[in-house]
Amino acid sequence: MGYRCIFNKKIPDSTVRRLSHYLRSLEGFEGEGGTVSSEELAAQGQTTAAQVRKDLSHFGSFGKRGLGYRVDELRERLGTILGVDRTWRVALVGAGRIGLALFEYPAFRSRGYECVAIFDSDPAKVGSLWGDLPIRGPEEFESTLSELDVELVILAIPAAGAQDMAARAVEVGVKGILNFAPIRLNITPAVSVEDVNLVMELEALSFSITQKEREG
Amino acid sequence: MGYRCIFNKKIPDSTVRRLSHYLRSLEGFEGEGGTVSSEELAAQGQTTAAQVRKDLSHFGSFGKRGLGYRVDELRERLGTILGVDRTWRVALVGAGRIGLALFEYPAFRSRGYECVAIFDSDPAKVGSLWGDLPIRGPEEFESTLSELDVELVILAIPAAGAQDMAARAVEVGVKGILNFAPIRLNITPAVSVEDVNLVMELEALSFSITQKEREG
DNA sequence: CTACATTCGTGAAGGATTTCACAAGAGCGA
DNA sequence: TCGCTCTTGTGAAATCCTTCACGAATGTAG
Repeated sequence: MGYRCIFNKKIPDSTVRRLSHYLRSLEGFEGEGGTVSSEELAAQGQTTAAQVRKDLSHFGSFGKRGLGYRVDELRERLGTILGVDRTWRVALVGAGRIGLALFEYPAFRSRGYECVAIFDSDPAKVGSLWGDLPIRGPEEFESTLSELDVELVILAIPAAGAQDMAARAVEVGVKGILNFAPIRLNITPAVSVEDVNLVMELEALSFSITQKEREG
Repeated sequence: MGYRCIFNKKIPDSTVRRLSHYLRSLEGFEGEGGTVSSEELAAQGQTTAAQVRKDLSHFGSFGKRGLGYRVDELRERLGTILGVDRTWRVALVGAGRIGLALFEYPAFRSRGYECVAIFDSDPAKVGSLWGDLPIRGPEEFESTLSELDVELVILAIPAAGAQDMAARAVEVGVKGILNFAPIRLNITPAVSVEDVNLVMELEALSFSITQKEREG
């Protein structure tokens, strides 16, 4: 019995973002036997102690009253919750600047996201190597994804081709898509999508500045 | 009399993201004299017509009942609201892969974000040119930002140096920071910050997939 | 000019998330 | 063992965001 695994209610998106942040914060703490309180955790990522406790409580109760949370236990639990206690087989679509930046991003591999295939539609790039991975042409897309058991696709291509590649990825049974193209992908909700939209971030920033100026 | 300019209530963050998306969608529509309804706009970015109208209504009412919104007028209004009806002088901090990807991102310049300075702490890079911009060392940071009237800083450096550079940027009077480093910057709320955290996006993705699998 | 078909703008209702407040568990020292 | 301090876990309240529903404008056809 012990605690109930409550893995089937809706978790707010904002909670998930914070969990990821808690996990990152924990890396800066002593591991062996150390503990951390919700207060300390909150101080790291501008939130409140109550919020931290509420976030964690969605997944059972793994703190000790009067003491706090055991750092290494919490780390492990968060890893399991977020699904980073395993490796994910990833295909990178688009061997441009953004693709390269991601490919070489150290945190990427160290978190268990393993790039196993790269695609680009430019014939001049196809065949060349990044590390020991060949860049493949779009015609190999479906067969490669199936053979290599790819679960995640990163779309780092312009808007024009993104919807098409997303649809093809879904067709082959990919489970999630990280989308850098500035469009909303229209695919079945059974497949998870996260959007990273740089223009949107910049516009949110300039809005926020402009807003402050207008308020006086 | 006329509409009230309501520029001093709190606008939900989610609304701002959607406005940015509406602006992008509008680029695909006929400009001259054409109109677009909240229904059509909603169809572009998976939201509802009521949501579109509510979002826009925060800033006054610039639609015509029975008709919809004039495409070019709406485009202009959204541009003004989001603060992209002007150019922003930007400094890029970090001349690594991510910095390069941003520097060469076409949408960047075309939206009025003009990169006027680049910094890197690696002496081997300092002095070389990207386009016609020299890469500068950190010791020139404050003086350059002041001289070139930089308003926005993009932090594309590892977590270790980010807090320090952010503080220095704030000190010189920068208005906003786009932060790619995976930490929460601790600076005065008078300066706007937007975070782009790739690990967080990936973890949100793997959480979402794992969650779906657990539900059965 | 009138009836009709649209579509906006907006209070009010409904849902979701965050904050509050406090009972209850855990360690510790006397 | 008892009392004290600390900190979690959690209903309830408060706040924030989305959806609903409908009155009021606007254009069109007859």
